[in-house]
Amino acid sequence: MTVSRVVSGDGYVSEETREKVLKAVKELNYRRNGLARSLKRQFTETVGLVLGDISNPYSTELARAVRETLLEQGFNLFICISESGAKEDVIAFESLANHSVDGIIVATRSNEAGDRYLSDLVDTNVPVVAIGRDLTHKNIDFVSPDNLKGGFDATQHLIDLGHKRIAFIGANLRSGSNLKRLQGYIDALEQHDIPVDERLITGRSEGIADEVGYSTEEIGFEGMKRLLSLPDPPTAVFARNDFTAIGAMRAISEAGLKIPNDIAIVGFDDIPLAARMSPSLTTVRQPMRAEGQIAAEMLLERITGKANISRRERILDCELIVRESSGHRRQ
Amino acid sequence: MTVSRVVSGDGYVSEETREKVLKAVKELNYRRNGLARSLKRQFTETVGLVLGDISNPYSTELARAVRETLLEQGFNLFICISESGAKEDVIAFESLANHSVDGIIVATRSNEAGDRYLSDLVDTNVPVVAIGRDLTHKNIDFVSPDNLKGGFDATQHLIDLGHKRIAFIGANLRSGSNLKRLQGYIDALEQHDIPVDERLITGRSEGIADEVGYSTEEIGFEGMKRLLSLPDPPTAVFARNDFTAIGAMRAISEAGLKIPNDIAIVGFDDIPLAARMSPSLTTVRQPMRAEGQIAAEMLLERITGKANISRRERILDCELIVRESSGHRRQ
DNA sequence: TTACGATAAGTTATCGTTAACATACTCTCC
DNA sequence: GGAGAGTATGTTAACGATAACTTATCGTAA
Repeated sequence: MTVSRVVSGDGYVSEETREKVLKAVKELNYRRNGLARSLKRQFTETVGLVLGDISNPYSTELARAVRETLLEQGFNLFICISESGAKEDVIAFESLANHSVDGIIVATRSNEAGDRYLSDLVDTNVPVVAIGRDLTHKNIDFVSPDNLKGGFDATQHLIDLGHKRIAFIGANLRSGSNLKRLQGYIDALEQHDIPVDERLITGRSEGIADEVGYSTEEIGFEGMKRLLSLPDPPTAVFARNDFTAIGAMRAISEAGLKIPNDIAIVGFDDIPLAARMSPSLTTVRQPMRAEGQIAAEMLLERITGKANISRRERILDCELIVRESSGHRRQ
Repeated sequence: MTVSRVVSGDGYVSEETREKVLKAVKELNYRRNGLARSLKRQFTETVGLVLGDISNPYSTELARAVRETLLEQGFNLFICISESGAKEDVIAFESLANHSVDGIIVATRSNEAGDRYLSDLVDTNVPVVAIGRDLTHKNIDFVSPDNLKGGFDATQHLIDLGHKRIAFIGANLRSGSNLKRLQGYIDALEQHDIPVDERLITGRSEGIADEVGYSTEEIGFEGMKRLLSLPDPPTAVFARNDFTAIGAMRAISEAGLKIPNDIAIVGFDDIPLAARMSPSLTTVRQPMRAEGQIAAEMLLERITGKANISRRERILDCELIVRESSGHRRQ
């Protein structure tokens, strides 16, 4: 007990004893066992963050913002990667739960088994906040960019530039955020009385791995090739995210066409690469840092929290960043 | 005890009892407490990875390789970020140690307090493997790209193209891997009887934050500006890494000079962005995946290991990727 | 003098598991 | 019918810390 008092530095210990203990600690190479400590104390001051595609700058910015916010409050962050769907989601949640983290922030895409496991966790009083994950539960907070408005703005921008045949690349009915971007695209078209042409909305092509998040560039490439083979190809493209847009740009170049003269293109996210592309990519900027910070704050409120807070939602504004790839107004 | 047997799924339990237990588990929302379990069992099947700059694709590729290798053996991975030096290193190591991970892979730059803490951990039998971290300890394995040869090859390439005034950007005497790259640069010059000009070796400029790993682009930008202001500026530049090279390229462009005609440039790492730059960046490719995989394998051997293995070192070959930014041979 | 608070250290029970051992029953085979 | 193996469950004692309580000493204010 006296050792405990010395090591944790509170309670009464005489200077003399403290020194003896510290000496013994050094000699015996003693380290306090964190498991036993946490077991007794019932908290770990640690939070878990589950990320999908860690190669995406979107994820890493998010992680940095989350971490900074937690660190201010003395909480540590463990990041788990879940690259390919439900099974890995569950593994990640499970391992975080096994280490008794005080709360979890999830930023992977929704899937049935993962959602079920999360619900169970929440039911055993583990605080959870979801970022962009389409998961409705009465005790899970939700932070997301305004994908609907973002999709709308991107499309509106292309319409304003005089385009009528505007394609959407990378539709994925299972992904909630993506669905919203697609919905924004459709809303914008309808508002301007432009008919929605199903053939201009490309989804995943069958040959490409389904669950893997990071190969979206390939999806863009394949999708664009398909669009270019249409009898009446689009003059503009809105891609679900920047990687998809970049893949589409490659397909356009390889077809010998010019961006933005032949085809204008808009992406989503504003990853650092977007500004450096040639031509630079017009895109919708997500407030990644804000998302991370708000999610962390919400989680901390739940952890240190007074009673059960019920579900809160925060939808954050996105900003259209106009660059070269969308070009100038057409006649 | 019977519950334990049911939940962990080994030992004799009758079908009838098992079902009763599972029913109760569901009803009571029971979850096995991982802390208590690990406390008793003395292992967690979890490994910690400490990364510096998580925004750098180098780190994320590493993390993915590490994770894949661990997952095959049923180990989980927790990633900790340590962005700015010793204090955060120690926090990361400490929080991993507190959660009793079975081993730690460190990929941050060396610093005194961090190294000391790591040594202490190793002395309490926590297996540790260092990636690119200049840390010599009899029980810490070491994996690294061949920075010396990489630096040599990059410089040799510029010499072969006919350059005599070749600068080095981003010298940082504290970083071991960087030092090796610089040494390779010096070796190459000396081997070709080109005098080493101190003014052509730029270090960190004083105004820039010291410890932060990810602002190397700024270092490249500032360093290049300084080089351009010399009475006799270089005709070629070798940058410590691709971000630094990209910063230098920006400075060159802003000065109205052309790459590679006025100044040739070579980077290090081969991040995805390198190939997409305009002009595309000649660089030295690091075998990031191999580094991660080998480090994970070494760690697993230590964890599941028979007796004390003593320090092993693996230096991996790099590959010069010639692109546009180094240009053609000069007269 | 008494009493009370501050200081210092020890005792006990507990956090939630599981390894190891103990007990009991059933079956099979010689 | 008894030995031995296989099945099913229960008991005990850790794992290593700490919260809460107890005991003891000392100084000092009433």
